[in-house]
Amino acid sequence: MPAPTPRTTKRADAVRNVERILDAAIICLADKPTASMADIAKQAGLGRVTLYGHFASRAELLEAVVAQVLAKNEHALAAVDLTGNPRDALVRLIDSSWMLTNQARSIIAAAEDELPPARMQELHAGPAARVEALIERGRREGVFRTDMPTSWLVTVIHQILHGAAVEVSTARLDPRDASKRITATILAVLDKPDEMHGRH
Amino acid sequence: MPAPTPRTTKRADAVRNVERILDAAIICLADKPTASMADIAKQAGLGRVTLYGHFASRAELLEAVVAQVLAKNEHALAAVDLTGNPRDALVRLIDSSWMLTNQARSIIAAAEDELPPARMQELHAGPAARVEALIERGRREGVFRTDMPTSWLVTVIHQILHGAAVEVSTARLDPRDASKRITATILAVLDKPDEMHGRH
DNA sequence: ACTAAGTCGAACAGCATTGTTCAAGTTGGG
DNA sequence: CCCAACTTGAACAATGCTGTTCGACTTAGT
Repeated sequence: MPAPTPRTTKRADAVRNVERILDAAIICLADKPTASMADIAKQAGLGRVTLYGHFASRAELLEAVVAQVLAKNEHALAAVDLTGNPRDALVRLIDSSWMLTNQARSIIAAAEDELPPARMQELHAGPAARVEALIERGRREGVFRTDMPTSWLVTVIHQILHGAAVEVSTARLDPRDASKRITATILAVLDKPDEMHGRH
Repeated sequence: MPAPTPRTTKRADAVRNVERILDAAIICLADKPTASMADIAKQAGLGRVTLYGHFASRAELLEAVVAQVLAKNEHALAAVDLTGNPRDALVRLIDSSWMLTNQARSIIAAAEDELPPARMQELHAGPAARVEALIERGRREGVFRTDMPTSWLVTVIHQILHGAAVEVSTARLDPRDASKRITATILAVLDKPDEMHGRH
């Protein structure tokens, strides 16, 4: 007689638990990059063994977490209208995704110890390119300053976003004011300085 | 007969080794915040046991490292002339100590896991106060912008310094250009925007 | 209801780290 | 020169992590 109908599709609670694990991992790793499998399991409300049932190793889990966060990030960034005035476009970009991009930054930083450097590089490439292109368009249109490399300006934006996240997490900055504060600061850096009158 | 002259002063090579341990710890911790005692011992060219001969625990060593780095930092900052034009004073401050302050930041970040939060807070207080006072003077004199809290401006300065350090360590920024780049960026943030003509 | 899929806790081995002890060796200072 | 101070490697216990195995249990799907 033939084999008694082996299962092909994954069970519903299994895929549900995978999601819970990923969510828990995002929470834990954003807080402490070295969070253990036990920490994540507890946060997910599952047994530690269950994690290994879905991810062969910690590195594999990290990879999946990075992939999901990056995908969500990409999705949010792609939805932003980047046409029109570069300043306004940048404000829209930051306004709608700064929390997300910063979360992505935290997770990627957490994975930095466990994933190969080559993987890291290609992870940064995608999102950075989007900001970079916008900045360079702003430069060509005479809106943004051109006396510093674009890569430096991207770095500064990253750092300001990160700094704002820290300020928010330590309650020194009201989350509702964050976007305004961030955009004002970033624009102060990016805006082409008036060359009409020297400062001094 | 009386006790045969017990020693009171530390031996010369002992204090020399303490210095070597501290130097090695600074190098290791700046590179990897989780560097082990074995790592530091190897970097110092000493046996692991010797470290415990001078510092009872890892936390105690970290405390000593933080103290030394902070003292050196304080010394450098105190030597800077902070009078006169606040913009020029800030440029002098950054120009003469940005490497040092960044090193201090790295070490303090490394100690963040092992030292009590209260200790951390008072560690940040000292150096930050110096920058804060300078910024506030610049505001009173109408040179720096007043539409953001001073604490935020200090944060931004910190982040820009940190970003520059990363850029230098990854060879994307020439160390000789660093000071110019940093000061230009920081001043772009701090400078009071011209309220004569709105951007749009 | 029956069965495969999934979960769970306990227990295991392997590894790295902290911190300690000891016995032997090396070195500085009086 | 001599002794105490110092250094050292080896070995030790304790801890915490990863990754695996096992047996018992629960649940989803048909």
